[in-house]
Amino acid sequence: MSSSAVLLNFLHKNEADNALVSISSRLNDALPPGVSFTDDQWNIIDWFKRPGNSKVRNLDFSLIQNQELKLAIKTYLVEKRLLSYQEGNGLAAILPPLCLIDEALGARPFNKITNAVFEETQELIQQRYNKSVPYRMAGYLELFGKWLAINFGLRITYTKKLNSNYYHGRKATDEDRENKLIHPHILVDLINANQREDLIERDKFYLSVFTLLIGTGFRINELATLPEDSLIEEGDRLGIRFFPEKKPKLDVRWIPNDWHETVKDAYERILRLTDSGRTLAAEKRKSPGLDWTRIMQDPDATRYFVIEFCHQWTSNLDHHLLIQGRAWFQSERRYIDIISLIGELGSKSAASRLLKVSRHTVDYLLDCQLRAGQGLLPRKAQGRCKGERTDWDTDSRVISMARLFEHTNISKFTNKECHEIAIKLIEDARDNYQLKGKTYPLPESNSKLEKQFQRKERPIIKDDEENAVLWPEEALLVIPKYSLTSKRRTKHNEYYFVSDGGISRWLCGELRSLGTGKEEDSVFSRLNIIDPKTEAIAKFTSHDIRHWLTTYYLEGGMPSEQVALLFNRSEAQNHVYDQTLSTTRLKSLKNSIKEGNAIGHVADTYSNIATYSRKQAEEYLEACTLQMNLMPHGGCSLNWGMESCQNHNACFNSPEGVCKSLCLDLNDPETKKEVVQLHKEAASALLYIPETSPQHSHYQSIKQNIESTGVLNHE
DNA sequence: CATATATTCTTGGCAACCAC
DNA sequence: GTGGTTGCCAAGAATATATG
Repeated sequence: MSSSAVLLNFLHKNEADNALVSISSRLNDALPPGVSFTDDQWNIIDWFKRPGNSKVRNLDFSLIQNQELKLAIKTYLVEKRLLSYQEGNGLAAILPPLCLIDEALGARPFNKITNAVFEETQELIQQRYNKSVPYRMAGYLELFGKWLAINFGLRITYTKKLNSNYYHGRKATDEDRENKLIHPHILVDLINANQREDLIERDKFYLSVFTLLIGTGFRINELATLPEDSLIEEGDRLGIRFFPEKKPKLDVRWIPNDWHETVKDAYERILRLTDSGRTLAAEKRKSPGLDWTRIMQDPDATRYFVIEFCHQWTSNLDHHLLIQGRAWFQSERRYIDIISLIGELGSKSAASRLLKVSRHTVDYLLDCQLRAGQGLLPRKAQGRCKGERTDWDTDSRVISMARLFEHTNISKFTNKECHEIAIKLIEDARDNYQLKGKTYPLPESNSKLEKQFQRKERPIIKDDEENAVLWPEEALLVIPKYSLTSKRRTKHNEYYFVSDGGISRWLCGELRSLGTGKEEDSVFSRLNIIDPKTEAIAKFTSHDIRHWLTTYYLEGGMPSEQVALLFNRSEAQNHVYDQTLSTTRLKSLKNSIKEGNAIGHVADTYSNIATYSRKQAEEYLEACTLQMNLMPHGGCSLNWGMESCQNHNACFNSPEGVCKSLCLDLNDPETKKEVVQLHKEAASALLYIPETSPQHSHYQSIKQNIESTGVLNHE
């Protein structure tokens, strides 16, 4: 049965909703290329927007025993792809929890799936996974349940019963992260390492790449997929253009002034190191050639394309062995007219000196040229040209397995059968054709094979509709293969695209090589970069940089909206960073109170208590700040949940002057900015409001009360 | 602020590679 | 051709973030 018939049959048998039935042929068309509804392995790599160097990403349905459930899950996934362009990554994440439904279902039939089955599945999820995963997986489960209910009339009303707060409370995570906030010294050490003279190639390259990350806080794949022309200079602004992930708004990340030079240096180094990679990628795309790795796994393809190679090789004039009036000079890989050369120079000795070879070799070349004139192949060089030559491996004109490997850029066959086929063909081409001056015949043209085994150049970034957004030759991080390792020879006819994995392996090292100091070790270990907090070898991941940079900006006084904008987060996301800002501000407010750099009732009481008991003062501070509400111009210690503000939020105009509940942090630039603004507004109001108006005295006292705090004069 | 979706991080293991 | 080494892919686990 055909793929679409299998789907339709399943839908009809289970009385699927008409809406679903009506799009069944579109669903079938939306399958990945070459995949059918009956297949259990779906290679969905084409559904990835940034596949990196991957060529395969399988969805494995083979573990699902219940055939109808399996079809339902397949349909569900394709529908998501078809109707909402969902990306491969996301779809791959949905499958594992849905497979567990099958386990919970056991031998029961598809149409007996009930809430109980979903509850059992949730149990399984909880048993198998840790931390925040079960909650999220149960979410996938719930959605699938709703979909089954709508499309198949099954009575599933399952909603996830897991407690989200416990597992993914943002506050808890923030605190965890706060603890492992990267120590600035580590980053300084890394940046400075750029200047070291003893760096291996790998470190030279990745340190530069990493410098861009520190300056920008990109997601790792945003960094990996930067375009070549990403650096932007506008006046005294420096930015990096990039392709954002996750529903983007901006596509330029501006760099703080302090880092302009460092980032520019790093960028230029990267350009230099990747230039040949881009040239290579451009050539490859102009003429992609054949995918020999795949060919050499397939006997038919091996036969066809090796024959084609034999034909090309033997029909090439440069490979003809019998050229009149010339001798083949192997060490320089060129033909020479040795007879004329000897004539011009006067002697064989002179010729041998000029060619920098022995006189014997000159004799040999002479013999070759004379024989060629009679249509005979060269003899053995050894033994004064007495013996007939039987081995041609060292003649670079003659076809051999070595020539095939060079041509295909493959170093060996992994498939034995294919290997033997190739050896037979090559020997035949050599003995029966090339050495006899004949051209190997072309195979009967097979356009299906030709098409099937073409190399397919993939874009580095695709959009929703799978159109190319960025090609390898337009990317920044493209290098010749193996050019960053000393253990392998660089392949100058193959390129490698630096992806998230490459960066992450450089940063964190290979598990098996940690602590060895070798090329595979983590960069911190190799460069001996120590974390001052733990005094051990430093360690962090690329994403930690994002958090560090956010904190860096916030603590440096940048408003949260700007930070959100800088990191390309939507306006609605601001509250997340308000939270970060709150904890950060509260922490610095507490510090200011302790250090005597705060103004207000809370600060005064704290220092009063502190004169006789430091401990009690701390406890008082803790209690007050627990309910501290942060406002733009300062913190309010009033418990807004329990009491209402008597001053109608006019903190600077209460009967007692400045409100007792207000606490001003003199060290916080945002606070100062806000207070200055309030003062300015009051002053200008006084200019326009007549003195007789009650409003006048209101603004008068605000102005005076603000001045009385001393915030305006504080540096 | 919960929900839905989109990424990153970690690990095992295959096979390409090198040196003898 | 063999034995050890190394590159890095593929899959799965876990986390980050956009949105209504």
